[in-house]
Amino acid sequence: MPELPEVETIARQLDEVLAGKKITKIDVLHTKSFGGKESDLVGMEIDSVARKAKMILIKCCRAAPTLRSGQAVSRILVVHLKMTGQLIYVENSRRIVGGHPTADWVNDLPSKYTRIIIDFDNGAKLFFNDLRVFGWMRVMTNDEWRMANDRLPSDVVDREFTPEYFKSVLAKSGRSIKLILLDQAKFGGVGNIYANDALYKAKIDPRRKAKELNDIEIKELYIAVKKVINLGIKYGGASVDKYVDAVGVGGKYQEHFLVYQRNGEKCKRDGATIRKIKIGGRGTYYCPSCQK
DNA sequence: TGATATGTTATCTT
DNA sequence: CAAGATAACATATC
Repeated sequence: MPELPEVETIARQLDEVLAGKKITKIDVLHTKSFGGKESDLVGMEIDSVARKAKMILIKCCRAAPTLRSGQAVSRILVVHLKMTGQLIYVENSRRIVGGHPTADWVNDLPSKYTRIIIDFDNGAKLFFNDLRVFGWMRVMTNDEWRMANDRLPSDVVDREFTPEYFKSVLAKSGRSIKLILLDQAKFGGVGNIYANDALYKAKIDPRRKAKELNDIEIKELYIAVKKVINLGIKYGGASVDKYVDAVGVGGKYQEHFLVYQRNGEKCKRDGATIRKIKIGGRGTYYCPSCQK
Protein backbone atom coordinates (compact mmCIF):
# COMPACT_ATOMS: atom_id res chain seq x y z
CA MET A 1 0.00 0.00 0.00
CA PRO A 2 2.74 2.33 -0.91
CA GLU A 3 2.76 6.08 -1.42
CA LEU A 4 5.41 8.04 -3.24
CA PRO A 5 8.24 7.48 -0.71
CA GLU A 6 7.66 3.73 -0.60
CA VAL A 7 7.53 3.49 -4.39
CA GLU A 8 10.58 5.72 -4.79
CA THR A 9 12.49 3.50 -2.39
CA ILE A 10 11.79 0.23 -4.16
CA ALA A 11 12.36 1.81 -7.58
CA ARG A 12 15.81 3.04 -6.56
CA GLN A 13 16.76 -0.31 -5.10
CA LEU A 14 15.54 -2.22 -8.14
CA ASP A 15 17.36 0.14 -10.44
CA GLU A 16 20.63 -0.83 -8.78
CA VAL A 17 20.17 -4.56 -9.19
CA LEU A 18 18.15 -4.79 -12.41
CA ALA A 19 20.02 -2.44 -14.72
CA GLY A 20 21.74 -4.54 -17.37
CA LYS A 21 19.92 -7.78 -16.52
CA LYS A 22 18.15 -9.66 -19.28
CA ILE A 23 14.62 -11.02 -18.88
CA THR A 24 14.61 -14.73 -19.67
CA LYS A 25 11.06 -15.68 -18.67
CA ILE A 26 7.81 -14.24 -17.39
CA ASP A 27 5.25 -16.42 -15.64
CA VAL A 28 1.81 -14.88 -15.34
CA LEU A 29 0.06 -16.85 -12.60
CA HIS A 30 -2.95 -14.53 -12.47
CA THR A 31 -4.00 -13.03 -15.80
CA LYS A 32 -5.89 -10.12 -14.30
CA SER A 33 -2.64 -8.79 -12.85
CA PHE A 34 -0.83 -8.51 -16.18
CA GLY A 35 -1.62 -6.33 -19.18
CA GLY A 36 0.08 -6.77 -22.55
CA LYS A 37 2.19 -9.59 -23.94
CA GLU A 38 4.90 -11.24 -21.89
CA SER A 39 6.63 -12.19 -25.14
CA ASP A 40 7.26 -8.51 -25.87
CA LEU A 41 9.61 -8.36 -22.91
CA VAL A 42 11.34 -11.72 -22.93
CA GLY A 43 14.88 -11.31 -24.22
CA MET A 44 14.95 -7.62 -23.41
CA GLU A 45 17.44 -5.98 -21.12
CA ILE A 46 16.56 -3.64 -18.25
CA ASP A 47 17.82 -0.15 -18.96
CA SER A 48 16.73 1.43 -15.69
CA VAL A 49 13.96 1.54 -13.09
CA ALA A 50 12.21 4.80 -12.28
CA ARG A 51 9.04 6.14 -10.64
CA LYS A 52 6.13 8.34 -11.67
CA ALA A 53 3.43 9.13 -9.11
CA LYS A 54 2.92 5.80 -7.31
CA MET A 55 3.98 3.75 -10.33
CA ILE A 56 7.22 1.87 -10.87
CA LEU A 57 8.62 2.05 -14.40
CA ILE A 58 10.85 -0.79 -15.48
CA LYS A 59 12.40 0.40 -18.73
CA CYS A 60 13.42 -2.35 -21.08
CA CYS A 61 15.32 -2.23 -24.35
CA ARG A 62 16.74 -4.44 -27.04
CA ALA A 63 19.65 -3.22 -29.10
CA ALA A 64 18.86 -5.72 -31.84
CA PRO A 65 16.83 -6.46 -33.80
CA THR A 66 16.01 -2.85 -34.48
CA LEU A 67 13.06 -1.29 -36.21
CA ARG A 68 13.57 -0.20 -39.82
CA SER A 69 13.97 3.33 -38.57
CA GLY A 70 17.03 2.20 -36.71
CA GLN A 71 15.46 2.89 -33.33
CA ALA A 72 16.00 0.34 -30.64
CA VAL A 73 12.91 -1.67 -29.77
CA SER A 74 11.85 -0.75 -26.30
CA ARG A 75 9.08 -1.28 -23.80
CA ILE A 76 8.21 -0.07 -20.35
CA LEU A 77 6.81 -2.40 -17.74
CA VAL A 78 4.62 -0.15 -15.61
CA VAL A 79 3.74 -1.45 -12.14
CA HIS A 80 1.08 -0.17 -9.75
CA LEU A 81 1.01 -1.85 -6.35
CA LYS A 82 -2.28 -0.29 -5.21
CA MET A 83 -3.21 -1.49 -1.69
CA THR A 84 -1.50 -4.83 -1.28
CA GLY A 85 1.01 -5.23 -4.09
CA GLN A 86 4.60 -6.09 -3.33
CA LEU A 87 7.77 -6.55 -5.37
CA ILE A 88 10.40 -8.92 -4.11
CA TYR A 89 13.71 -9.41 -5.86
CA VAL A 90 15.50 -12.62 -4.94
CA GLU A 91 19.08 -13.32 -5.92
CA ASN A 92 20.55 -16.25 -4.01
CA SER A 93 20.28 -15.27 -0.35
CA ARG A 94 19.86 -11.60 -1.17
CA ARG A 95 16.42 -9.99 -1.08
CA ILE A 96 15.09 -6.58 -1.96
CA VAL A 97 11.54 -6.01 -0.79
CA GLY A 98 8.99 -3.29 -1.32
CA GLY A 99 5.29 -2.54 -1.13
CA HIS A 100 2.79 -4.13 1.22
CA PRO A 101 4.68 -5.48 4.25
CA THR A 102 3.75 -9.07 5.01
CA ALA A 103 5.44 -12.34 5.81
CA ASP A 104 5.94 -12.88 2.08
CA TRP A 105 8.83 -10.44 2.41
CA VAL A 106 10.82 -13.11 4.21
CA ASN A 107 9.09 -16.42 3.53
CA ASP A 108 9.67 -18.84 0.67
CA LEU A 109 8.38 -17.76 -2.73
CA PRO A 110 6.24 -18.09 -4.72
CA SER A 111 3.47 -17.74 -2.15
CA LYS A 112 -0.30 -18.00 -2.34
CA TYR A 113 -0.37 -14.36 -3.46
CA THR A 114 2.33 -14.45 -6.13
CA ARG A 115 0.75 -13.24 -9.38
CA ILE A 116 3.75 -12.83 -11.68
CA ILE A 117 7.33 -14.11 -11.68
CA ILE A 118 10.04 -12.56 -13.86
CA ASP A 119 13.29 -14.49 -14.35
CA PHE A 120 16.62 -12.87 -15.19
CA ASP A 121 19.74 -14.15 -16.89
CA ASN A 122 21.73 -14.21 -13.65
CA GLY A 123 19.25 -16.61 -12.06
CA ALA A 124 17.53 -13.90 -10.02
CA LYS A 125 13.74 -13.61 -9.88
CA LEU A 126 11.35 -10.72 -9.35
CA PHE A 127 8.08 -11.71 -7.65
CA PHE A 128 4.98 -9.57 -7.96
CA ASN A 129 2.66 -10.49 -5.09
CA ASP A 130 -0.75 -8.97 -4.53
CA LEU A 131 -3.24 -10.23 -1.98
CA ARG A 132 -6.27 -8.17 -3.01
CA VAL A 133 -5.42 -8.09 -6.73
CA PHE A 134 -6.04 -4.37 -7.24
CA GLY A 135 -2.49 -3.85 -8.48
CA TRP A 136 -1.15 -4.57 -11.94
CA MET A 137 1.79 -4.79 -14.30
CA ARG A 138 1.34 -3.50 -17.84
CA VAL A 139 3.62 -3.62 -20.85
CA MET A 140 3.62 -0.31 -22.72
CA THR A 141 5.45 1.05 -25.72
CA ASN A 142 7.29 4.32 -25.31
CA ASP A 143 4.48 6.09 -27.15
CA GLU A 144 1.79 4.53 -25.00
CA TRP A 145 3.62 5.54 -21.85
CA ARG A 146 4.23 9.05 -23.14
CA MET A 147 0.53 9.51 -23.85
CA ALA A 148 -0.44 8.16 -20.44
CA ASN A 149 2.19 10.27 -18.74
CA ASP A 150 1.02 13.41 -20.54
CA ARG A 151 -2.35 13.05 -18.86
CA LEU A 152 -0.84 12.89 -15.37
CA PRO A 153 -0.25 15.92 -13.16
CA SER A 154 3.19 16.61 -11.72
CA ASP A 155 4.23 14.88 -8.53
CA VAL A 156 4.69 16.81 -5.32
CA VAL A 157 8.44 16.30 -5.55
CA ASP A 158 8.64 17.74 -9.09
CA ARG A 159 9.79 21.26 -9.94
CA GLU A 160 6.48 21.88 -11.69
CA PHE A 161 4.63 21.46 -8.41
CA THR A 162 4.89 25.09 -7.35
CA PRO A 163 3.27 26.99 -4.46
CA GLU A 164 1.26 28.91 -7.05
CA TYR A 165 -0.07 25.75 -8.65
CA PHE A 166 -0.90 24.27 -5.24
CA LYS A 167 -2.78 27.41 -4.31
CA SER A 168 -4.74 27.45 -7.57
CA VAL A 169 -5.86 23.86 -7.02
CA LEU A 170 -7.03 24.52 -3.47
CA ALA A 171 -8.88 27.69 -4.46
CA LYS A 172 -11.08 25.71 -6.85
CA SER A 173 -12.35 23.08 -4.46
CA GLY A 174 -15.03 23.02 -1.81
CA ARG A 175 -14.00 19.54 -0.70
CA SER A 176 -12.03 18.97 2.48
CA ILE A 177 -8.33 19.73 2.29
CA LYS A 178 -7.50 16.15 3.25
CA LEU A 179 -9.32 14.78 0.20
CA ILE A 180 -7.56 17.23 -2.10
CA LEU A 181 -4.18 16.07 -0.84
CA LEU A 182 -5.19 12.51 -1.70
CA ASP A 183 -6.50 13.41 -5.16
CA GLN A 184 -4.05 11.93 -7.66
CA ALA A 185 -5.60 13.90 -10.50
CA LYS A 186 -4.41 17.17 -8.91
CA PHE A 187 -0.83 16.20 -8.03
CA GLY A 188 0.75 12.83 -7.59
CA GLY A 189 2.25 10.94 -4.72
CA VAL A 190 0.47 11.78 -1.47
CA GLY A 191 -1.46 9.00 0.25
CA ASN A 192 -3.14 8.63 3.60
CA ILE A 193 -0.06 8.49 5.81
CA TYR A 194 1.62 11.59 4.46
CA ALA A 195 -1.64 13.55 4.05
CA ASN A 196 -2.36 13.10 7.75
CA ASP A 197 1.16 13.99 8.81
CA ALA A 198 1.42 17.01 6.50
CA LEU A 199 -1.82 18.49 7.85
CA TYR A 200 -0.57 17.98 11.39
CA LYS A 201 2.74 19.64 10.57
CA ALA A 202 0.91 22.62 9.06
CA LYS A 203 -1.50 22.74 12.04
CA ILE A 204 -4.54 22.52 9.78
CA ASP A 205 -7.76 20.69 10.61
CA PRO A 206 -8.21 18.00 7.91
CA ARG A 207 -11.95 18.76 7.68
CA ARG A 208 -11.45 22.35 6.51
CA LYS A 209 -12.65 23.15 2.99
CA ALA A 210 -9.70 23.60 0.63
CA LYS A 211 -10.88 26.95 -0.71
CA GLU A 212 -11.21 28.38 2.78
CA LEU A 213 -7.53 28.12 3.68
CA ASN A 214 -5.73 31.45 3.79
CA ASP A 215 -2.47 32.23 2.02
CA ILE A 216 -0.33 31.59 5.08
CA GLU A 217 -1.95 28.22 5.73
CA ILE A 218 -1.54 27.22 2.09
CA LYS A 219 2.13 28.12 2.19
CA GLU A 220 2.64 26.18 5.41
CA LEU A 221 0.85 23.17 4.02
CA TYR A 222 2.86 23.28 0.79
CA ILE A 223 6.08 23.21 2.79
CA ALA A 224 4.74 20.48 5.10
CA VAL A 225 3.76 18.20 2.20
CA LYS A 226 7.22 18.48 0.67
CA LYS A 227 8.84 17.91 4.06
CA VAL A 228 6.95 14.80 5.08
CA ILE A 229 7.32 13.23 1.65
CA ASN A 230 11.06 13.87 1.65
CA LEU A 231 11.35 12.57 5.19
CA GLY A 232 9.51 9.46 4.05
CA ILE A 233 12.00 8.97 1.23
CA LYS A 234 14.88 9.54 3.64
CA TYR A 235 13.64 6.76 5.91
CA GLY A 236 12.98 4.40 3.01
CA GLY A 237 9.20 4.72 3.32
CA ALA A 238 6.91 3.30 5.98
CA SER A 239 6.42 -0.39 6.66
CA VAL A 240 3.30 -0.47 8.79
CA ASP A 241 2.52 -3.96 9.90
CA LYS A 242 3.31 -6.56 12.39
CA TYR A 243 6.83 -7.80 12.56
CA VAL A 244 8.77 -6.93 9.44
CA ASP A 245 11.52 -5.04 11.22
CA ALA A 246 12.59 -8.13 13.09
CA VAL A 247 14.47 -9.18 9.97
CA GLY A 248 15.78 -5.74 9.15
CA VAL A 249 13.83 -5.19 5.97
CA GLY A 250 11.44 -2.40 5.12
CA GLY A 251 11.39 1.33 5.67
CA LYS A 252 11.59 3.19 8.94
CA TYR A 253 9.23 6.14 8.53
CA GLN A 254 6.65 4.40 10.74
CA GLU A 255 8.94 5.24 13.64
CA HIS A 256 8.44 8.91 12.83
CA PHE A 257 4.68 9.14 12.35
CA LEU A 258 3.38 12.48 13.62
CA VAL A 259 -0.30 11.52 13.91
CA TYR A 260 -0.91 8.57 11.58
CA GLN A 261 -2.14 5.57 13.59
CA ARG A 262 -1.50 7.47 16.83
CA ASN A 263 -5.11 7.90 17.94
CA GLY A 264 -5.43 7.92 21.70
CA GLU A 265 -1.77 8.90 22.06
CA LYS A 266 -0.43 12.29 23.05
CA CYS A 267 0.18 15.06 20.54
CA LYS A 268 3.93 15.64 20.26
CA ARG A 269 3.33 19.39 20.28
CA ASP A 270 0.90 20.08 23.06
CA GLY A 271 0.12 16.76 24.74
CA ALA A 272 -3.54 16.69 23.73
CA THR A 273 -5.03 13.36 22.69
CA ILE A 274 -4.83 12.47 18.98
CA ARG A 275 -8.27 11.72 17.60
CA LYS A 276 -9.34 9.47 14.75
CA ILE A 277 -12.25 10.34 12.47
CA LYS A 278 -13.39 9.45 8.94
CA ILE A 279 -13.13 11.69 5.93
CA GLY A 280 -14.29 10.24 2.63
CA GLY A 281 -14.26 6.83 4.24
CA ARG A 282 -10.56 7.05 5.05
CA GLY A 283 -9.09 7.00 8.53
CA THR A 284 -8.05 10.51 9.50
CA TYR A 285 -5.87 11.34 12.49
CA TYR A 286 -5.41 14.80 13.97
CA CYS A 287 -4.82 16.80 17.11
CA PRO A 288 -8.07 18.60 17.97
CA SER A 289 -6.10 21.04 20.06
CA CYS A 290 -3.48 22.41 17.67
CA GLN A 291 -4.92 21.71 14.21
CA LYS A 292 -7.28 24.58 13.46
C1' DT B 1 -20.53 -10.13 12.65
C1' DG B 2 -18.85 -5.93 11.17
C1' DA B 3 -15.36 -2.58 10.58
C1' DT B 4 -11.04 -1.60 8.72
C1' DA B 5 -6.85 -1.63 5.57
C1' DT B 6 -0.53 3.21 2.99
C1' DG B 7 -5.27 3.12 -3.69
C1' DT B 8 -7.65 4.17 -7.74
C1' DT B 9 -11.84 4.45 -10.60
C1' DA B 10 -16.53 3.65 -12.24
C1' DT B 11 -20.94 5.11 -11.22
C1' DC B 12 -24.45 7.56 -9.00
C1' DT B 13 -26.34 12.00 -7.07
C1' DT B 14 -26.57 16.68 -6.46
C1' DC C 1 -22.19 19.39 -17.51
C1' DA C 2 -19.42 19.33 -13.31
C1' DA C 3 -18.25 18.72 -8.58
C1' DG C 4 -18.80 15.78 -5.03
C1' DA C 5 -20.17 11.53 -2.78
C1' DT C 6 -20.23 6.67 -2.86
C1' DA C 7 -19.63 1.98 -4.42
C1' DA C 8 -16.60 -1.27 -6.27
C1' DC C 9 -12.49 -4.04 -6.85
C1' DA C 10 -10.88 -8.96 -3.30
C1' DT C 11 -9.13 -10.66 0.95
C1' DA C 12 -7.29 -10.85 5.56
C1' DT C 13 -7.25 -9.27 10.14
C1' DC C 14 -8.86 -6.99 14.40
